[in-house]
Amino acid sequence: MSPRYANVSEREQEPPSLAISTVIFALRPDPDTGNLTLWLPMVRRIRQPYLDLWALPGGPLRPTESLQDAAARNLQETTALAPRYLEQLYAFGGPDRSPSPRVVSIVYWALVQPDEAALARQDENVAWFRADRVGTLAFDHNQIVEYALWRLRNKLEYGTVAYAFLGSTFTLAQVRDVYEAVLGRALDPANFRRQLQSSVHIEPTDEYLQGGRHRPPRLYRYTGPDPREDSFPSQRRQTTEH
Amino acid sequence: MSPRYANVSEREQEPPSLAISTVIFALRPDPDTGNLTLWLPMVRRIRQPYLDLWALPGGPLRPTESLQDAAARNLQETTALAPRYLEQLYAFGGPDRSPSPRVVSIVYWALVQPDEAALARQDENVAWFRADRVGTLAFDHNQIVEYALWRLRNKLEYGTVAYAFLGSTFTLAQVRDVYEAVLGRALDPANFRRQLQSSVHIEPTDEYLQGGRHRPPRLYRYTGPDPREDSFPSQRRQTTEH
DNA sequence: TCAGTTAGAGTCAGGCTGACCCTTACTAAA
DNA sequence: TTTAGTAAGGGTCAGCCTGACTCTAACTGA
Repeated sequence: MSPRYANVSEREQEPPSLAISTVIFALRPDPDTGNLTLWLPMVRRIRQPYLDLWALPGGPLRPTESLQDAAARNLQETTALAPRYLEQLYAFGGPDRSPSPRVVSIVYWALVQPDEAALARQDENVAWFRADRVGTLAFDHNQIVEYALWRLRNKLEYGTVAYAFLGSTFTLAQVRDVYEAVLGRALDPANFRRQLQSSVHIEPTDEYLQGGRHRPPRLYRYTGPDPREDSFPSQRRQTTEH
Repeated sequence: MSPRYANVSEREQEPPSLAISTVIFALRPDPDTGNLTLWLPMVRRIRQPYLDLWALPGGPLRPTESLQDAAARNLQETTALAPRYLEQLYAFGGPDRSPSPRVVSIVYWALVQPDEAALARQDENVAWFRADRVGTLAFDHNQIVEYALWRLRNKLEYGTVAYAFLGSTFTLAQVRDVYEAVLGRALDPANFRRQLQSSVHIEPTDEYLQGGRHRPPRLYRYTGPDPREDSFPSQRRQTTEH
């Protein structure tokens, strides 16, 4: 983008440039099966290298914003969404991950609610892909998506992350849907219910979700710590469970 | 270090510079009590800002080395140690964490064995501190150390990290010592033994540690995956336990 | 009114946990 | 040589959590 030096040996003296990228996860019903599945938005490369391939949303860090702010801005600019959950994922900086000038990318991951995701911008250069079918991406972005998926699955087990996908009240079956979509396997409804109810982080309301086809399920409310507290800095981590 | 621009508004246009820092943990006996405790080396600042304060070992990223290589080089240069366990911790990049030019630091953490640590360099400008008594450090390094400690304690529970502190064979009591030093509390020897023995990652040898004052304990060998596999990229994570 | 489906409560056996006890095997002091 | 002390390492037991499974309640749509 700004090759200040003409030849290679000089260019190698140039400090690596810094970029922020964001892996944005949302749950949406699969258009074929109707099951909830994990999706993420990609932007099309409109310049070399990797022209026309899909890539993670990202861009440079502005002088006065924090890393987290830059990631939030990415999210906003590509999908018009405000982040509900945003956490640093990893810094990628191998010398050969980008062809021309060396780029170190600090990658964040975000979770958004399904109804938000439905509103998200989508045009010729922004498209949503099922997390397990992203195809070949630009740079090392396939690796990055893999790693983000792994982290998401791991974090689920800690307990509080799932609620970032949900609204202020929700049924236990909706929570189960989140877990099943992320983990990719079915869970026993009765046992799952028991586990959630024994958790401190959840509280029944007096309301029921009407309008379904069957017995109306009770609505619950999340009362635990802000899921974002899982991100740095947090010496407050609960270790009650395990 | 290299203020290419004279006034502030121009300087703000300059991209942030990138640095690699390393939090190096080692277990050493406390000189007072003799108990194993966590220690880490610091280097003295020999220039402004924070002249004469202690800081984490670190430095710039060289053009052809990976982030991980740069961290390994840090470790080598400050303590003359080769890394047995080295993993990325977090990227710190708030706009105000360093007074003059903005610096984004990608921080790694390392674990070294006690016998290695005993050999480590130590001079007027490199000193070891107990992890819970580092005093006031330069920049945001107190925060970073706190976070590294939290991560270490968390990782312990995953199972494989403890062996990075130990040699190729060890007694179960030595493993317990590692856990007690890191977690800062006593563990029941019998229950701890049972848990370790039921773990797949450990294998008894035919040897016993002679020369102690009491019944000679059996030596064990670690047979699990390389603890470094915990770091990126790793889709191979075992989720058998929990 | 009934068939179908989900919500939600409950049961039970097996595995893991912490607390605790006891024997074994060694050293050091008497 | 004996004895006291201590760590190694085997074991027991009650309580909790887990997965597999069953049963009833409550609703909708035909």
